[in-house]
Amino acid sequence: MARTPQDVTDAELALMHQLWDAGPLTIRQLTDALYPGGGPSQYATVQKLLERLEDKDYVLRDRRTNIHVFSATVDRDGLIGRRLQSIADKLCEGSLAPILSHLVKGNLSAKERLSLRKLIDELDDTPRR
Amino acid sequence: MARTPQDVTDAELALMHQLWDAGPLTIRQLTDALYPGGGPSQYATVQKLLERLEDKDYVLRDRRTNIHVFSATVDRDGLIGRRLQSIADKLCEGSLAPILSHLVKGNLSAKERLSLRKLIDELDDTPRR
DNA sequence: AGGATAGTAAGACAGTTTGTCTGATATGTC
DNA sequence: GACATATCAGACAAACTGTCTTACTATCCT
Repeated sequence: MARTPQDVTDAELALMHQLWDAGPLTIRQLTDALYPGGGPSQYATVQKLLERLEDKDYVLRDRRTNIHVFSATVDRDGLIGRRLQSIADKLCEGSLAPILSHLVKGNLSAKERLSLRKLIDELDDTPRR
Repeated sequence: MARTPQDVTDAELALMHQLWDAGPLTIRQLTDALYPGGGPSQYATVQKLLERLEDKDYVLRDRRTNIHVFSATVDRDGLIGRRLQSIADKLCEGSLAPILSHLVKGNLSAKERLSLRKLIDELDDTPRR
């Protein structure tokens, strides 16, 4: 059957957003932020979601401290990249070029075109990272 | 709980690819293409997938003919657009700009930069379509 | 006309995924 | 030692997704 699960689930994504915005956090901190006034059940939910994120290597758990601290191993831009590649794989035979051209052709104001051109100029100067 | 289902499923996407590449098709034609040598079960599977795609308005069913003919209502580029917007909504507060800059910054050869610049030039000439 | 053939229609079904929760067990503090 | 708070392990139901069965209808052929 081979279904393809989501890379990061909606509920998991909420945690990632928190970790991205507020740095390494504990389960307690995450629970308070995402389920204000939540009880032990919500705490456990956050814990389970973090466990799954850790399994998928989207999150790192620091076990040295007694109370574990979690941090994102993939940043926002990294996740954007993975999802873009996924679109490319499924719809563009793996190439990102059609996506880029879709975006450029799609909806780009004159101002955006200008800043985009400038961005390309910078890349010309900085040959390769 | 509110899980968000996929816009187009993997199995459904296979049908879309076929419809994009080979124009309007019947269930039989789709079955033969995707499940070569498939029996009535596979036929029914294709039928069910088409029914779901029709419900989601990704496919149009022509019922005038006795044997229904199916065609895509969203083209490849359209689906790319929807998925890009979905990424933007979940990761960039709805804006496509960060995605564009990700792609441009990411991995772009000198040649690609050149053709991209040319593409922008064309857009400057063709003010707004 | 009558039966084989092929189509549509409706829904059952199981395996996963995903969000949520419960209970058991440690660990540290006062 | 009691208590609050952690971790750990796993149960659970709802929904999603791919697949299949069955019933019914229309067409074609000799």
